[in-house]
Amino acid sequence: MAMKALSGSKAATIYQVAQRAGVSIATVSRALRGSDLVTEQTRTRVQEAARELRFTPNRSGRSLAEGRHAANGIVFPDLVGPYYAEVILGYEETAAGYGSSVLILATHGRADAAAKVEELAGRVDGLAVMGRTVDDAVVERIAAIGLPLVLLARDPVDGVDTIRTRNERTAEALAGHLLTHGHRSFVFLGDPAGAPDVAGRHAGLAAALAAGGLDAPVVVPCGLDLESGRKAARKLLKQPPDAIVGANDEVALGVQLAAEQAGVDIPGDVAVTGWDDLMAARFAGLTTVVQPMRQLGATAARWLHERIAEREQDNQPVAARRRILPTRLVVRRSCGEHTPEESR
Amino acid sequence: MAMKALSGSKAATIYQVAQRAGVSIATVSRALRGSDLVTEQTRTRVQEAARELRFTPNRSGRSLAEGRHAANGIVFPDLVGPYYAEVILGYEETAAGYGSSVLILATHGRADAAAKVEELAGRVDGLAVMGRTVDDAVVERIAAIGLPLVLLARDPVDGVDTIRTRNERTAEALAGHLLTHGHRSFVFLGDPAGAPDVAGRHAGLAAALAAGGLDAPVVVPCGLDLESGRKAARKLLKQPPDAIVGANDEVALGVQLAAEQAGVDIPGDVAVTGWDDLMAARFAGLTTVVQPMRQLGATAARWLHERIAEREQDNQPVAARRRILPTRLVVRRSCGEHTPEESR
DNA sequence: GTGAAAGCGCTAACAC
DNA sequence: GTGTTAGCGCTTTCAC
Repeated sequence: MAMKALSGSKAATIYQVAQRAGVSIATVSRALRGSDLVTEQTRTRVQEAARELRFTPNRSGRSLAEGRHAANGIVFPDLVGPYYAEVILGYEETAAGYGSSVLILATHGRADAAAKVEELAGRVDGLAVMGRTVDDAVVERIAAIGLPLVLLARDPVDGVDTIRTRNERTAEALAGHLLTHGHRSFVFLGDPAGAPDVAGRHAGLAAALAAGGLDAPVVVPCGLDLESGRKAARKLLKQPPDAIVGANDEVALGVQLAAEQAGVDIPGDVAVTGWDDLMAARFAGLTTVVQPMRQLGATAARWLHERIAEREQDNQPVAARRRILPTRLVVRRSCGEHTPEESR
Repeated sequence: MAMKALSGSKAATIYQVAQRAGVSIATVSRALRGSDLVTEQTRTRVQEAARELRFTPNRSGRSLAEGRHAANGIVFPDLVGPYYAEVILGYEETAAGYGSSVLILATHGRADAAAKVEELAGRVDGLAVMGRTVDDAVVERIAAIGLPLVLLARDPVDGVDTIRTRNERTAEALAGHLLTHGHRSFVFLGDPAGAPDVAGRHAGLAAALAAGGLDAPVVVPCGLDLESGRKAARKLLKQPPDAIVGANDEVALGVQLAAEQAGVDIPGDVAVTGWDDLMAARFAGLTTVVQPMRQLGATAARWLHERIAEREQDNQPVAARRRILPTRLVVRRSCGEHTPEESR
C-alpha cells in the first residue's frame, strides 16, 4: 500500500489511475464522469485510486478530445476602475453556472492587442469583447472563423451580437435636468471619438441642448480616469461653464478634486455630473447615471452559452441580436440646489 | 484560388495549412513558430496559407504537446468591490507579460468551491489563491501534485509561497492615532474569524488598546460589504462608542451611511475608520489604510512565473517564500478633528 | 531544410 | 460492464 511518495511528482494521468484500479482507461473515464455503464463497485475502486493519486483530468487532453474548451473569454480595454469589475463579476458568475471557466484579457491599449485577442480566441469557446479594445477587422476575422462572439459597450458589427447600455436618451434626460437648474453653458469632458459609450453620451447631450436652442457643448477631450479628469479640470475651472458633464464618474470626480483644490464650489460655481454610479459617486454627492453593469456581463455570458450550444447542435444560427440595457439618472447635489422634497 | 467559403466553418487546423502550402505539418509548425530550420521562402508560403485560412493554433493541442497551459489562475472569495479588481489588474498585467493567460474564479462562498478550484488547477500552470476561498486541505492537495501555488492575503500553509499586506502593525498605528484623538471606547466591526486580514487588523487594534491600558474592543461580527456595515451600524449607533473601526472601507462607509441617516455626526459623535483606501473612501473623507493591491497581484504572478520556470528546468525548488507588503495610514476627517496643518 | 511518425491525456466509438 | 483503439491538433524527435 505505497500511498505516499507523491508529493512533488507531476500530476497523475488517467493511465496511472487505471493501472492502480486494475481497469482500463476507458473505465476510469466512465467511472469518473458518472456514466451508468459501470458497476458501483468498479466506480468505487476507481474513485479511490483517483483520490489516492490526486488525479485531476488534464484539461488540455479533455478539451482536445471533446473539441471544446469549456472556457469563455472577456476582453477589456483595461481593468482599472470599478466599472469593469462589476461586468466581470456578472460574466464570471453566469459562465461558471454553465460550467465554463473565464479567461480575462486586458488590452491596456497595447499595440499587440489584436494578436493577444486572436490568441485568446484560440483557447475559448466564446468571447466577449468590450468597448474599444480591438477594431472591427479583428472582430470580423474572429467572427468569420465561427467563434461565438458578443460585443459589449461597443458599436455593432454585422452579424455579431451586441449588448449596450442606453446612452443617448439618458444623456438627454440628464441634460434636461441640468437645464431646469438654469444651466446654459456646457462643457463635455471626454473624448467622443475614444469610446462608443462616450460618443453616445455626448450625442445625447448635444441633442438636448440643440432642442433647447442652446449652443452645442464645448468638447474637452479627456481620458476616462480620475487623474485625467482632474488635470483637464484645472484649466477649465479658471473660467468655469455653468455645467461640466463628465464622460464617466472618474472624470467627474477628478473635476471635484480640482474644484476643491481651486476653491471652486460645486454646485454653486459650477455643476458637475458623471456616468456609471461608482460607489465613490454616492459619497461624493455626484449626480450620475446608473447602469446594470452586472447584468451586462451576465447577459453576455448567457448569449455566448446559447450560441455555443447552437453551434454544437448544428442548429441554424439565429440572427444577430442587439440589446440595449436601461440606465437611470441619479440626482445628487453636484448638479445644483434641490428643494428638500426633490432631493434624494 | 478559392479564397473564401470560410465564414462559418470551424477553425482551420494545421493540416489544412500544410496542405494549402504544400508542405508537412511539421514544417508549418516550424515556420509559424519562428524556427530557423525553414527557408524564408517556405516560411512565407506557410504564413500566407495560414493567413488565408485564418489559422490560429488550437491551444489544447498545443498545450497537450508542450505539457503546459500557458495560463495562470487566480481564485477570489468573490469579485464584488474594487479591492479585488486592483489585485487582478496587477496579476493579469504581469502574467500577460510572461505570455500567460489568466483564468479567474470567484468562489462566491459556494459549497463546491473546492471542486471548482481543483478543476481550475487542472487547466493552469500556476495558481494564486486569495483569502478564505478554500481551506488548507485543498491548498495542500494542490501543492502536493506539484502545481506552483501562491497564497494571497491568507494564512500561510507549509511549503507554499505567501504574500500578505501588513495588518497588525498598521492597525496598531491606526489605533494609536485614534487614541490621540482622545477616543477611549472602541468597536471593531468585522469578523476576525472570517478572514485572515480581518483577524490581523483586529489583533493590532486589540494590542494597541491593551498597551494603552484600555478595554479590549467590542467585536461586532459583520460581512465585508457596504450593506452589512450599514445594517450593523444601525443598532450600534443608538449608543455609539467613541470610535468604530471597520474591518474594511466598505463596512466603514456603510457606517457613514447609517450615521447620516440617523443624524449621527462623524467624527463629532463617533469616529469611523476603514481599510483599503477605495476610491470612495477619499470622497467620503474616511480615515483608512492604503495597501499596494496591484503590487500584491503583480508579485503573485511573478513568483508563479519563477516557480513554473524552476519546475520546467527541473531546478531544485527554493524554499517557500513569505512576503509582507507595506501599508500606510491615510488620515482624513472621519477619525476626529485635526488642526489645519495636520490634515491632508 | 523537410517529412514521417510518435506521442501529449483524454473521450467515445466499437468490439466483446 | 469493460477493454481496445482511433483520433482530437499540435510539437518534436528522428530519418533522410
